Amino acid sequence: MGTTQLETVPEPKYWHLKTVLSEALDSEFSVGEILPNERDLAARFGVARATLRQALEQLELEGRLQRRRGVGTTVAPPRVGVAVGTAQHAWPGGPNDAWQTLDCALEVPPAAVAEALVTGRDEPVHIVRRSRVSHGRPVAAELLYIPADSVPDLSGIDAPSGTARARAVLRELQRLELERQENAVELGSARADDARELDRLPGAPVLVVTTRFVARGRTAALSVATYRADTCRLTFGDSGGVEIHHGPERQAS
Amino acid sequence: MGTTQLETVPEPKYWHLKTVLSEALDSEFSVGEILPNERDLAARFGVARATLRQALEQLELEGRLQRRRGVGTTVAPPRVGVAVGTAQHAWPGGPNDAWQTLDCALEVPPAAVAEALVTGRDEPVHIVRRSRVSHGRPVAAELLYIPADSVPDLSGIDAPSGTARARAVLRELQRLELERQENAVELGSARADDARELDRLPGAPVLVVTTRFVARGRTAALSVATYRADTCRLTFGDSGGVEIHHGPERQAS
DNA sequence: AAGTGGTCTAGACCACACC
DNA sequence: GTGTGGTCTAGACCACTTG
Repeated sequence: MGTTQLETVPEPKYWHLKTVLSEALDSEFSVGEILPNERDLAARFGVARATLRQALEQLELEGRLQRRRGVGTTVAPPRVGVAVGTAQHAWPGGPNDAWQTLDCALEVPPAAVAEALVTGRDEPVHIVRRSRVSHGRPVAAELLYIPADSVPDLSGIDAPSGTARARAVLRELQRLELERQENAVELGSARADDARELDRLPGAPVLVVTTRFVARGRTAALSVATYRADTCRLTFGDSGGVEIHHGPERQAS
Repeated sequence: MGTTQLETVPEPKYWHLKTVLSEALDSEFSVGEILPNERDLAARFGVARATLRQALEQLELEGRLQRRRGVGTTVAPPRVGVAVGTAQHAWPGGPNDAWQTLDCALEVPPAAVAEALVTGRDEPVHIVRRSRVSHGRPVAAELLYIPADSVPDLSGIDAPSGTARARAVLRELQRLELERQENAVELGSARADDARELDRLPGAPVLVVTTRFVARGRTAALSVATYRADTCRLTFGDSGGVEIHHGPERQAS
């Protein structure tokens, strides 16, 4: 019989729930407004708390919600656009740099980094920590790996670590002529230290931007920057960025 | 009393589990090898299956594992680097384009897209579907939104839809002079249709690359491309990309 | 102390791939 | 049919923030 299959698609509950919540966010909630707690929401929709949480997790992943332990779940503001990559096309620490230099250490890098640099294993490199703030919120944490021979004239500096030394290392780096830089973005999860700096729990989804700075045909520095995936939209290329956001969210009073 | 807090950090079980599994993947498994099933693994580590799954989910998010319903969990190969953005700096559909044109329709775009284009609401635009394949695997699905007035001389074409019309639309687009393009990357979750095309379940994490093509001071086209976040590393900028991958994984025989 | 989200358990059933 | 990962439940306790 020509009865068209009545679409008996057993759509998962959490998926349907996510759709319903998403529409409710658009029409009934304002940015910053706090939602009912998970137990109440689960009861209201007639599902187990774990199922509700699966929906909330996805919405948080998409940047629609923000959850904080001990506080509650709030409607997130639209993602902020942050410029990465070829925008400046210059060494880190140069003028108009969006980053704040924290400190510096001389340590053996992870094996994967040592491989990308040409340094041998067990060979210590300068590791500069920096952080990036946008709209008053921390959005990224960076580790900059700089082989010792990229900054050969560092003898005059006595501070063994700290912000002063970090700045000195970056200053020395400027003296090299930057040939080009190579960028890559991939999805990762926040390590414990990054998570603390980004005000998130360990394992939170992050966008990892690795940048290789090439000078004199060699890798003179390697940057591994982790951006909060829930709050950031990375823009690159010619300029600006595309504004694509969701429905008519109002600002909470 | 001056006893230093003995760091009684109750690290979550799934987090510790993830670390253990990650090290095991480096040392004891080869790419493509299949892991024991979830029930066995959970029993082996003395945790509930849900807890084990939390660890597996994170490892999959990081591109270390690949899970397929009805089949099993396998060790994933390193992420493939795919070039996006300014690499070509040209209209879609041009020479050396990595994309495969699928079909075309004339429909009203989502509100968010209509806003980014300057078109009014309810005004239909050309929607070209394309897909991108790398190493024999689908890595991205794209929707290209093209306002009707970006391709004014489309009258000679009779095919109302299909691949032929899609190619015709792209061909017409080449006649405009491209001023610049703006790119952005953000995290998202796969819609049902994208998921099918990417061979993933709905909700799977994806990297959404939105590109705005500017010509004659206006947005002449808007591309929304969703890349599999588990298998892709997006490279952009000057050239190539950085190879950062994990420990000594061997190739399965 | 009370309330929130985060973790964890021990089950059950479902959808899918493969034999 | 058998075995896999995916979904769902109804609890419990923990870590954290706030009053």
